[in-house]
Amino acid sequence: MVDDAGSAARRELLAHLREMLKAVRLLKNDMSTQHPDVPAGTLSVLALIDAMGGEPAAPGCHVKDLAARSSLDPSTVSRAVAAVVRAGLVERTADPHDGRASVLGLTPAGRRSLDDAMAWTDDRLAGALEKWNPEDISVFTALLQRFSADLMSHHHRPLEAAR
Amino acid sequence: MVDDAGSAARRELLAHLREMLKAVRLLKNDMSTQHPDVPAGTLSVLALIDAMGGEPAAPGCHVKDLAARSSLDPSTVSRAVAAVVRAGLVERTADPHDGRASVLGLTPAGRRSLDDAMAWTDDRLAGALEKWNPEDISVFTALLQRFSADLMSHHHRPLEAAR
DNA sequence: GGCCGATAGTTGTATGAGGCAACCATTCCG
DNA sequence: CGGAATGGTTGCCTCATACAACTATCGGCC
Repeated sequence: MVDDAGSAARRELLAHLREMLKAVRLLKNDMSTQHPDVPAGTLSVLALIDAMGGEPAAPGCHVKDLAARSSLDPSTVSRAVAAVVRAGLVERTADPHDGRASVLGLTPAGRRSLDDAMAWTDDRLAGALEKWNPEDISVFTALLQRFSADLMSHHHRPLEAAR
Repeated sequence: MVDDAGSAARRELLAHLREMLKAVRLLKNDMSTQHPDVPAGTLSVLALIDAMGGEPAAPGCHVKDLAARSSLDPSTVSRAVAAVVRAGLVERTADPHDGRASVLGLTPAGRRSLDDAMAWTDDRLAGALEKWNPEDISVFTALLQRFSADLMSHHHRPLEAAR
């Protein structure tokens, strides 16, 4: 049956997915032990803030936006932001257009930390990929992107869609 | 510079990796809400026990083995195992050759739960991959495997290796 | 122009995963 | 036999995350 072959392929994919999660877990582990200054896990917050117009000119990233982009609960993001603010990596300024919100932006220290962490990660990644040719990397990246997108599009109650 | 191109590619890969982690987080989320019986996260333990000669004939999987294969602390695995044992999904029998250890194996209920969860996951995966042709899937799987392996081989103190 | 629903954010509380260290029980080796 | 190593468990801690309740503000409507 075609279906059986597909299922077997999916089982294998799943197994390697688990393996990848393990690898990522270990990577994060290393990072927190070797890079204790970046409050670990808040790194993604830094990166996100940076990615969303860290410059004051942009409409600014609010906690709400970060939560939306990362699919996390606002409370989670709020705590993470509080942590990086406490650590002096992010600056919170009142939004002139909305008294409820604050605009978030990296401080110089935050940028430095982010750059450090990125450099470290890039090193690790470069090490892991040293035997890959650029084409493989781009193919992998593209497939990864496609996979995440498809997985997410089929997320959240296919119930309503399927029946 | 070639190096710059490589770095850019890695940054992009990293971004999509984050995206994938998000997708997986959401997937797990769905699973725990829609599949509350399988104590969530212990699923990997079930799968591992199954993958390691769940049948009594095999040398049996000890907690130690599970910990090694999953790169988790024995204590973590111990708790997870305790949970599935409590839930009646796994049976613990004394190892005749080693009084300290116990041999773990799925109970019928455990097998059923595992099969259920696998079926559910497979469904999800099938949905996500419905527009993929088998070749893409296998390429993706292979690259994923290679990536995890390379990432892990460069894991944990490249210090000793690099200098 | 003032009130009510919506909205941004924070905080309280809970859960689950994971780690480290201390501890028991056993086993293995000199 | 006795001490070092080994398998496992448990205590305790940290993080990440969620949900719910709450506060403060905004915005539209009468």
